[in-house]
Amino acid sequence: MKRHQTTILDIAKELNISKSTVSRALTNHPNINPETKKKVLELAEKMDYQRNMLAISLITNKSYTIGVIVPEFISSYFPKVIVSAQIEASKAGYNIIISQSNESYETEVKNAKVMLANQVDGVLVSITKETRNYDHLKIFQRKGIPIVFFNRICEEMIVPKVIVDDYEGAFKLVEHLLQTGKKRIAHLAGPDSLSISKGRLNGYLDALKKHHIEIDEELIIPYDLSLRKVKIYVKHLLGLENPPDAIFAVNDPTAIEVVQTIKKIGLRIPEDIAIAGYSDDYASSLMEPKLTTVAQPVDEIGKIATQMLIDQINREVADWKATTKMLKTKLIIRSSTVKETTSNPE
Amino acid sequence: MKRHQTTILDIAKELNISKSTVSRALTNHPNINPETKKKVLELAEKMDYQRNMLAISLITNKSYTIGVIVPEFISSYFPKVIVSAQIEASKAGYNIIISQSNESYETEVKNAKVMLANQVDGVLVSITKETRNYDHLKIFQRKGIPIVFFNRICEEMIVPKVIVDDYEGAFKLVEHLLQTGKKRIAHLAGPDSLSISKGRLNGYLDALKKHHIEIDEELIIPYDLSLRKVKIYVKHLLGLENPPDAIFAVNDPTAIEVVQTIKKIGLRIPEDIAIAGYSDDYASSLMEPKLTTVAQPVDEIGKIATQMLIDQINREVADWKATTKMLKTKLIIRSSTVKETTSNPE
DNA sequence: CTGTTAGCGCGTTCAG
DNA sequence: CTGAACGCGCTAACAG
Repeated sequence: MKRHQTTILDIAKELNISKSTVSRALTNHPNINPETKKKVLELAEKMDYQRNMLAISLITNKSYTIGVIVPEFISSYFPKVIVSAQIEASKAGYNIIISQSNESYETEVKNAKVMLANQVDGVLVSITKETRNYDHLKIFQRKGIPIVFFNRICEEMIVPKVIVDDYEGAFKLVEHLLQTGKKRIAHLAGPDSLSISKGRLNGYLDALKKHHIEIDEELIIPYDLSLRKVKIYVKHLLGLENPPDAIFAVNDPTAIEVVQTIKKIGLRIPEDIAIAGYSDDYASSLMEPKLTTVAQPVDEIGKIATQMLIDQINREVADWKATTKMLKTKLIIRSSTVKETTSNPE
Repeated sequence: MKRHQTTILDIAKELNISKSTVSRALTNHPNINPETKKKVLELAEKMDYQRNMLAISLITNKSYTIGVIVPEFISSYFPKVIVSAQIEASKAGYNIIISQSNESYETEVKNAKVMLANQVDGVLVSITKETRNYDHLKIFQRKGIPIVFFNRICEEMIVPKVIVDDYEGAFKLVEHLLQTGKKRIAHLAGPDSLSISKGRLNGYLDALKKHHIEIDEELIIPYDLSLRKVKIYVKHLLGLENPPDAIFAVNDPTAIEVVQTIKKIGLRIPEDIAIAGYSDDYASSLMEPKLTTVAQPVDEIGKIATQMLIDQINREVADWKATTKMLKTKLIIRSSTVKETTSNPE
């Protein structure tokens, strides 16, 4: 309940000098007697002195804390991005407060308020699948706290964003499916509140168009990312009069679920039906068959987003840039779409 | 650079009342005119007012923030525990600051200092594989900031701990291997600075003893959790004059690596060699063969650890308890040890 | 080089 | 029910 905090005052008393002198010693100020400084530092060490960042933040109006708001924590995607963000933030002397919203809009709003109350210097945000109103995020802008979106961005807010070329990734993936001889490619499309869903869907559509394949609306399933429903959709697709010979799922966890379902039904992958996902989840290369997918440069996403954010933090509000950085994806072909993977050298 | 913060003073000025009144309205104080309160709240909402937790924490000497220090973020284990901890903390009005140490002792020390400087009310800690000195953690105790260990605990510190029965889990697992007819079971043992390694190793040893299998030191490989080295160890084991017919790896990521290596070599799993891991990682049920492993109640670990921590926070230092809560594990038998998994109802 | 003073935003006395 | 005054731990601006 009651904490023992060593304060500057304690040190000053002990050494019988003024508080400011102690403060200067602790903050490598230029004007300070090296001997005094040494004495102070030694005593501070001995007394377990630790600067109270709260007080400093209160004065300087800077907390050296970055907030990270992500929709979930279960797939390997966000943890990876966060690790990279933390490393980058740490280099610049920033800490990170993380909160995950469990794909709930309400929780996201709450988390945003907490970040605000904790005086973060900036926020890195990826929205939930439910988020359609952005008032809670616009507050940051109004208060002059920079915000950078990554992956799941808010299109209507004019702020920096880090995304990958979802359109191109999906396009290449679908072209690959066509090249393996597939004709009827189904798509489990994500909610259209997410720009990633739209990008991937459009890549899918345009790839079909380019190859003069007629688009069959029946094969495009609107899907809200609830893994539980995957099984139903797969069965529905297979029950069609003219069933698909490939399924492109909007993300890897979904594709994995599709594979499990198909295997249970007893169809051969990829001969009877090919499966592909998006984002190269940790499990994708381990399962059987291995999942063909589109890899995102996760490390780079975390790093660049953090750099952009810190850049904004160091800028006057009037100087804020709203550049969108779009990174390239990489198609990873594995055995869920091609019978024999050419063994990659390791 | 410059933030626009709405303060109590701003609201007071606007409404032409005193700061204390505004403060009272904002903190549901008993003595306040309902009308004044309503006016204040409305204006606060309109002005995007958000309490400055830094100032409040400074005064009350409470930050309502819990620090979480974990060694890594890549396996699904820690993210899962953290999600559960965050949910539990949130119920009690606490926020979470997370830092991962990348299995580096140095980073862990730095992270601990950051937590301290940020005036966390308590910390949840799981140490790195390198940590052998605990001074950076003992500071918390000296300062009266409660600390609760989970999973990777520090044995010499007398504080609450949440662990699973690693001994029993390993014992059951090894017994299972013996029951499938395996006689020479190798073990990739973790660093003995980690109590989990010791528990699992002892479970392994005692299971063998119970079944009168002679212990062969050659089959026990000291291993520092660096996945890169797994391949070498596996090849070494297989090259023995009398090679093992089963490998029990100290954790799932390692076991997965073992499986990959064995598959590449061309041996049959489990006929030629059975593989088992520990912790039921996300990928374990998806890979081929599916991995036999020991599941930990991750949700419960995060929840109980957080509850214990908050309980300590609400106690006087003199009243601190140092109970160790040991949770049960569950053996999960899959196709990496038994040819045909009895299909579980789903 | 060092000491003194003010004040960051807010809750909490104490008077009215 | 409300207002004024104080101080949390610390830095910054000013004097010496």
